[in-house]
Amino acid sequence: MSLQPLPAPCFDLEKTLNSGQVFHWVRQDGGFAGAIAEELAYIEQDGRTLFFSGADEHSVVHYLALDHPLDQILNSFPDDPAMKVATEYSAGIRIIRQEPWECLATFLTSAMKQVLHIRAISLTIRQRFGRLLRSGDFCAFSYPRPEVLATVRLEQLLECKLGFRARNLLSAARMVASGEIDLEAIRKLSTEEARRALVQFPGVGEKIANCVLLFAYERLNAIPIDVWIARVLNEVYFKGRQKISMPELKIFAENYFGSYAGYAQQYLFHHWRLTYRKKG
DNA sequence: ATCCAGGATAGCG
DNA sequence: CGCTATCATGGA
Repeated sequence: MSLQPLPAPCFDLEKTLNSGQVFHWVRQDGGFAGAIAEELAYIEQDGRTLFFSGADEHSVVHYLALDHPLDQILNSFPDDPAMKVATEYSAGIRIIRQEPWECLATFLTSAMKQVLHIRAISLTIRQRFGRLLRSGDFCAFSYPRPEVLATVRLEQLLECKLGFRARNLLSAARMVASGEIDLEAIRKLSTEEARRALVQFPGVGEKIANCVLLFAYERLNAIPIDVWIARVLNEVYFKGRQKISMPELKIFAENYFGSYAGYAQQYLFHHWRLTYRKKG
């Protein structure tokens, strides 16, 4: 299959796809095969150029957020040592644009799971309930639509090793499929209204809601605070002090990291997750 | 073996 | 509000 070139400065495909925002891309032939919503795509990178096949160009550009103003985003980061190191380490990561249901469902299964296992669960659910997309030597599975998951039995989800998250995923699928909550309508809401809508799903609290706001609804100031970000804040920005409550951490983070707090968070997350060792 | 993982939630003082 | 136990499962 012929590969189509695409200029992609200030972009790192491997880091972006493996930074814990999306979990289903599979290495193949020096690149990655996966699904962009219901479209099969194969993408590889050579320096400042991407080569892709399957999906159309607009889908790839939009999904990978190649139109984001990276210079402006990087300039918005606070000027401190931890941020500087993370920015170098995570250079080229972009906050990609995921389909809302697929993003919500994936992060519903992320509670108290390591990135590796979130990935395993995502791939299993896709293989068992999604659509097989095939073209030439490449194939991938789409994430099952809510209408599909709404009809599966709880036991089938438990077989995917979801544990206590199975009930939440099933409930969410039914709430979307029935029209009780309209994920496309949420796109038009203010960030605060959207957050209030998202936490109506069982199993979705402020952290997962912020993941969906950031990774699916383009709210680049939304900042999910997980165990890693809390660790960064406590060990870097509140070193020496004690007892910083979660509400205080949130207020600090939103103010300190600014209008692209979600981006800053993703750079810190990627850096710390891959370099952190307990003894320094 | 013991602890922890991109949390949420109910129950408690 | 702030703290804690609990919820499955697997990797380190």
